[in-house]
Amino acid sequence: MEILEKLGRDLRDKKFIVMLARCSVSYEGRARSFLGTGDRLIIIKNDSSIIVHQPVGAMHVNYMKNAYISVNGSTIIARSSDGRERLIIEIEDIYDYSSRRMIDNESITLSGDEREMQEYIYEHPDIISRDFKPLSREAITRYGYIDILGVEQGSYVIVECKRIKAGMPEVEQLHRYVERFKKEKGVERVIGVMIAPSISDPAYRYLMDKGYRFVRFSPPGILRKQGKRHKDLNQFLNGN
Amino acid sequence: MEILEKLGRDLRDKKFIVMLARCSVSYEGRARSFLGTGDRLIIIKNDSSIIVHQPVGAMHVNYMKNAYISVNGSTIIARSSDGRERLIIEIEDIYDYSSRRMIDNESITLSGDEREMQEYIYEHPDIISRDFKPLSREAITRYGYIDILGVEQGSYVIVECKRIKAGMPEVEQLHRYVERFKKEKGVERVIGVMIAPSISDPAYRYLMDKGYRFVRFSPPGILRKQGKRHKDLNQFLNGN
DNA sequence: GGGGAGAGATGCCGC
DNA sequence: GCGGCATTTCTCCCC
Repeated sequence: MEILEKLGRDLRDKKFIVMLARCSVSYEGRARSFLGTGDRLIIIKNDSSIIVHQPVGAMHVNYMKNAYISVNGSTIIARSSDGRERLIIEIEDIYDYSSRRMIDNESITLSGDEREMQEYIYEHPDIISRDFKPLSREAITRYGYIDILGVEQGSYVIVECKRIKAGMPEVEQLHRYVERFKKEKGVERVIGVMIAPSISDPAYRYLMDKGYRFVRFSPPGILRKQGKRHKDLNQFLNGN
Repeated sequence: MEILEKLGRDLRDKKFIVMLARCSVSYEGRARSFLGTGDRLIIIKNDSSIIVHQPVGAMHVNYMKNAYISVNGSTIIARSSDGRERLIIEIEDIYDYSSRRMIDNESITLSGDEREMQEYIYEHPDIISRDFKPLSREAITRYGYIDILGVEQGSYVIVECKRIKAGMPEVEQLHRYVERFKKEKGVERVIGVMIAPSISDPAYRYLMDKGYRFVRFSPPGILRKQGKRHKDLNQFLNGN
């Protein structure tokens, strides 16, 4: 396949390369994987990242960032920069091949993320409670990465924000911050608040067990699945 | 651009489509994003997944799984199946276009994952300790998803496996299982063991604070970065 | 379908 | 470089 010679030149020229090919793929490094023969899309980017896509699914099936890529016969070999990983693509047929110089100076701007939610709550503290007064945001202190720290009726309040449904790990995160804060600050009473659009039933129970508070809040302007209204605590105590 | 008419036909035919194009991309749904004009790779798969790649980086910049995709003039519009998300690509120029019927009946096989590590430890319990006797693996009981449950000198042992370096959340996971197990089983003494190739310093301190044990172990046959030998506990107590 | 947890997670930011 | 943490996380698996 003389097109593989062109591939060699394009690799040296750091071009953006796209191939539709029948191939098999094997990987060894942080784990091992093998993918038998089939039709795939192979992408080699300007920065020598290599990505393999199957005909379905949003995610790649194999990839390597910033690889050293070489061609040997009909085999493409990619090695990671630290030498501990290896991706091998055996090309059986090339259906389509194109290479280009691609120019893109833009980078994506994202909004509606957790940081934005934090800012919103910081600006609208009454979402937490009528008496809540925020003190600091993203407090990267030795107590941990507290999303929002504030006070309420003379007690410290630690707020943990989640833009999506909260689960067990999120409750534990809050608990860790509260415990550390208590210990290092030497205070007895610290109020823990989890604020999220929804929370899983087990996580809610866990949160209540720890004596923390849940505030339901969906960041405005985000189209998100509406969580079901949460059962009252009594239903947990009586039911099950 | 008459090629956009071909795109319409290919979409109806559920072909695999690859385009190199200058375009801008906006997304709205679980969050919002905007990406100004630049050269991009646009992939539309057999299952109507749509993916946008910039010229560098292993990850896509925008995507949508299983979308409803339509073309209006030079605009590609993808809507999520639940109607809550929208991806809009404004095409300014098409450099390259190809479409194909792609056939791939293979699926990837992966080894060297955590399950394999669990199996290995279960078969070689002396890795944990000379007296450790495993009882069950992946115990999805009401005590939680315990990786390995066993006994040692008449005490229950809960083992949490990590194939990569353990951090704070992993220690908390172990702690949660131990606490639940104690409470629901009504036993006082339960031994907690974290087994991983390495552990972060803060996580190690946290683990020691809780009174648990760390076992350094790298699954065999995996090329993984060698973690530095961990400092002795005394260094933590004396230092800082 | 919900929930928990792993992933070759990746990527970002702060120290 | 390490560490913690969010991610339009995605994916699998079990209940």
